[in-house]
Amino acid sequence: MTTYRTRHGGTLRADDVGAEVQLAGWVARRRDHGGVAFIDLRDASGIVQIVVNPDEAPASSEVLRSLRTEFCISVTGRVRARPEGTKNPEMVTGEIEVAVAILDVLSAADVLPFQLDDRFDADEVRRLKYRYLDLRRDRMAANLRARSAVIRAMRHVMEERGFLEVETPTLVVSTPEGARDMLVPSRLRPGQFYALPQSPQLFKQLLMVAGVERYYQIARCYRDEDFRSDRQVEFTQLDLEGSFWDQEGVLDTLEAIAAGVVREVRGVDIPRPIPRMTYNEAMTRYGTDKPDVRFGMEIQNLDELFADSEFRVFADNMASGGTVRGLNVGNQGLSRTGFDKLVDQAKDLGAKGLFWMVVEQNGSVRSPVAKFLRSEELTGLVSAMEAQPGDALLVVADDFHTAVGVLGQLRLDLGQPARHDDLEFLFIVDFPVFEHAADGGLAPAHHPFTAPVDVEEMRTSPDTAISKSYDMVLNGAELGSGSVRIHDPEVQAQVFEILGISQEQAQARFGWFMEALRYGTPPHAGFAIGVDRLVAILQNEPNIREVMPFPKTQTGADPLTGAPGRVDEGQLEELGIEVRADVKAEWSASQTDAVPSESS
RNA sequence: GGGGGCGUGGUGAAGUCUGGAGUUCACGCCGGCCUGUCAAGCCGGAGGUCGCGGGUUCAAAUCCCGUCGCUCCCGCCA
Repeated sequence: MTTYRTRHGGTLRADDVGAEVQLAGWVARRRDHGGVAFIDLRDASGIVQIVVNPDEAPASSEVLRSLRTEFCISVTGRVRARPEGTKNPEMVTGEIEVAVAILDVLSAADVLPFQLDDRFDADEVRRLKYRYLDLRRDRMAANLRARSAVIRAMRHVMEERGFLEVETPTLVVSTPEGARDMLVPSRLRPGQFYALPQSPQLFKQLLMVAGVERYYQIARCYRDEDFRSDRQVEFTQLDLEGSFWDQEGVLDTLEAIAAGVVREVRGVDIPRPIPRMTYNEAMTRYGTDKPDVRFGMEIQNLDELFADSEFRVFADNMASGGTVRGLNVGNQGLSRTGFDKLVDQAKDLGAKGLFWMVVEQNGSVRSPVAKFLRSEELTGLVSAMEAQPGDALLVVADDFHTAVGVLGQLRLDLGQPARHDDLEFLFIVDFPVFEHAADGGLAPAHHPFTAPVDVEEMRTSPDTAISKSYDMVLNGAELGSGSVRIHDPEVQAQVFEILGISQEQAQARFGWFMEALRYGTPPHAGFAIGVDRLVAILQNEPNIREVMPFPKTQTGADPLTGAPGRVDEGQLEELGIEVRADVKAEWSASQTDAVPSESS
């Protein structure tokens, strides 16, 4: 057996002075003074300074001249205290150094395609193409460790609470509802396809029927939709479900998970209990179902103030059932042009218009619409918005969802969290069964297995019916959602019907599942937490790619491996699949697409 | 499907608005000097088809059109 090392360099301290050690790692930096030379040796534990002195180790000194950045090396030497005046208080290993006796090159390295230096943020495609080098950087290595710590903390809470880890299939049947499925063709059944799971939803419910009672899984999930900074086609969730459980049980467990994770990664305790807010309250105060409550700037209801306004826009809006909402965005130092841009932005977001006012030093209000408003309306506005001189007030008159939606978006654009490392967890509860779709109609807000508070209410008052579902929000990001599930097959059938899924459709797609519900299904509830988003926020990263070891680009490509790639005709033949001629024509037109290699 | 931004030696940027010699800065690389540095220092050097294609012009990194790649956002994500 070859011994590569007896210690990890980053763990050496003053206590180790005098010890003979063998270390192995990478050359993070080399400082060659012609005679004595220094190497910053990096391994998974950190960095320690290696000293090579030609008087003490002439052969090693020769080897050192050949070293370049990121060579993989092994050194044997003695730990010693650094001479007075040369200690480095910036490094945890800064009091000591290792005097080299033997220096071996385990593996040479080519000149790097980019510098592993946090001073430079190299082009991301290049970083992804050489991800194995990118991951050597401190920031990336720290993100990998944080991700591991998050999952470790999650497992700890789940195991402590008696949850059973169960793996569910990743080759499942496709259901056309919801997001697009990632499809996998079947060779044994040509022309048929598996889908990669969007979530283990139905399998975990089957586990409840199976009597598992407490289930969890660190589950890879797939949704074939367009990418965002917080969305990749494959992502990881902590998926959990429990029987004889209700919303309170789930939220209590989620709180323990959040607390455990933050303690593990940040070393601090979050305030408990995690605050709760109803969906309606969140929409009214923040214009979104995932409010960032790290800063105030809440939306104000101005209906009473402008109830009998003579300003045509307000009066007409009121008459048509609309509402007037305002937002005090503080002193933004906006110019006329700046306000004009906000007005354009509001219109892009769907508002009919946006009115702005600035409170002058003497308390008067400057605004293009000031002349249409009575003086008591203006003073009432200033007091309702708790406006100080210099503050800018934005007002939208529209239907409720447009008004709060537009102001909620402007709030996010103009507001600033007080401290960037704050963590504000929040539960949003009492979601509606249906939400307002872009076309003005109603669309199901959740998957069809979510229990309504009252089925009849769902049928008779779809616009106000509430479901037993809940979200967890952190710093304005949706971390996950869950619900109490339907465990009664009769209720499930009715819900399908109300959602517009015909009995035939329901039977064809979910018959196997509905049948399972008929064998003594316990009441159950569950949740899924997005691991990537959680880690990204904890690490102050702007997107989830930074906390995924091998993520894909926005167009779903992996610059390192070349995935997705074409496959040869023989493979397609076996699958009973043919690529359409017009698609092949586009292949030859574009030369940047990956082509399968001749070998293999 | 739509809107915005970016693409300049190996890396990161400035230059582009207002066309005038591939100009500049930092890092890296190569060579030399240097025995206490720690983002070592000093001296010297090499290295670019300004993403790609077309157009305008006496002249294009710069203006126009197209295209490719990346990215942010909207749609989408039950």
